[in-house]
Parts: sequence; structure tokens; C-alpha cells
Amino acid sequence: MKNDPMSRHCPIVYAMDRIGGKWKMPLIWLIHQYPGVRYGQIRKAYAGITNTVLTRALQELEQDGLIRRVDFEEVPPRVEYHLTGKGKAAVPAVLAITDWGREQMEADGKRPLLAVIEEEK
Amino acid sequence: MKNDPMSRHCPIVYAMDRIGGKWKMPLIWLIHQYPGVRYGQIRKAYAGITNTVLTRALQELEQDGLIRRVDFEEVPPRVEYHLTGKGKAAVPAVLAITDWGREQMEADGKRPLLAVIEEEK
DNA sequence: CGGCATCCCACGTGATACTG
DNA sequence: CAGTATCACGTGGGATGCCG
Repeated sequence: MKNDPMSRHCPIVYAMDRIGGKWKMPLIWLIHQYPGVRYGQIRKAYAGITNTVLTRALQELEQDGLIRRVDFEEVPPRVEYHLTGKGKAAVPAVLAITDWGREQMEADGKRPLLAVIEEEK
Repeated sequence: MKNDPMSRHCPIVYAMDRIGGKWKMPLIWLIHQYPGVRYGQIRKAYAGITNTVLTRALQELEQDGLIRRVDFEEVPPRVEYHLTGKGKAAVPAVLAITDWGREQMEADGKRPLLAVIEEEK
């Protein structure tokens, strides 16, 4: 049902259409922590993700106006990702999810661990 | 990849495993707004959902310790749903998502509309 | 380095029918 | 009223290989 009142008017459905799925919130979180992070750095940070999937997620986030893709048009290529205003506005929601997840993981005796990107020199 | 560091340790993945999917956050929101809401009331509020899907979502939320199912063991049946402590702890995250969704819907010129349950007399 | 083109499949979601 | 039991399907996610 794509045309029922739920799908058309529910703010949660609207939000999850844009930042739901397996990788989008982690990506927003990462780009928020490391503004201007590069494609290759994201791949390393989230070792499980493949090119296809990462590229698709980034494209959708860009099309929905949450992130900005900055291509320096160099050889070899260099591309940075930043949050837009709309993307930044989503950060509190992503952090709220993260906080609850971390709390509950600890209550379950699991070790929460956030992605880290090595500083370059 | 179920055993990579991402899936095992990321608080967002942990959280989305429990409150992700199409209906779980709307359900948490509804049960938060209307503590003790009944099965049939939920069905009416979310007209698009079917028995199978609603029941499964409620069962998973219960198994994950987010909601409590109160069966009055009457005929005809009467069952109420409540949030547990763990479920209540998730409410701020759900509200943060809702707020962002509503903001962006308005910015897009769409009409956000939240489910309402009629008072009974 | 930062992708794209293809192909593929599990599984989340749902339609339909029936029950205590 | 509050569910079960089956079956079916679309698509989000992924594997693999190639390109400028």
C-alpha cells in the first residue's frame, strides 16, 4: 500500500524512506564525525560494505539532499562527502538511535564500538 | 556479513535490528501515545497493516523486551499493549526521527499526519 | 582512486483464508 | 476480538568483474 494515509502522511515512514536501510544512518553518522571524509576512507571504516552498495547509498543520500559530493576532478580521483543542512538536521535523530543502541548493548553485555578513521599526516 | 565488526558492534545496527523495519517505530510511537492500546485499535489506526504483519511485529517487539502484552483472557478476547522500560527508553529516538520527518515533510510541502485513536465512552 | 554494469538471491513484507 | 497458517512476491542488499 503506497497510497494509504500511513505511507503518504506518516513522518516516520517519510524519514525511514530517506535514512532507513542498513547503511544510511551509519553513513550519516560517519560523515558527521568526519566531515569531508573520502570514499576510500568510508570503505575502510565499514569493512563489510561493497562498492555497489556504498555507491548506491551515497547516491540516494545525495539525491535526497542529505549529503553533498565534492569531486576535486584530479587524477587519481579524490571525492569528499559532506552533510548538507538537511543532513545535519538529521544528526540528532541518528545520535538518539545510536545512544539507545549503545545503552541496550551495554545492558546486554555486548561491546558497542564506533567506526574510527585514522588521522593522516 | 553477520560476523564483521560492523554488525556485531555498531549501536545503530543493533538498534535497527530491533526497531527498524516498516512498522516497529510507528508501533512504539502509537503505544507510547496510547498506553494499553488494544490490538483492534492498532489495526484501525494503521489501516494499511494486515493481521499477519501486525502480529509478527508485535511478537518481535515483545520478544526483544520492548513491549508487554497483557491478555485479559476474556471472551471475546481483550489484549492490551504497553511499553516496557526498555521500550520507553527508545521513545526519545523514535520522537527524534518523527520530528525530523515532520520538519522535512513540511519543507517539502507535504502534510504530516499522525495516527489518532478515538476515545471510547 | 572511486566508481559502474550485471546478475542474483534471501527475506521482509503482504494477500488470503481460517480459528478459538 | 485477536489472532494462525500458508503461500507469494519485490526489492534491498550483495558478489563479481571491469573502467577512466
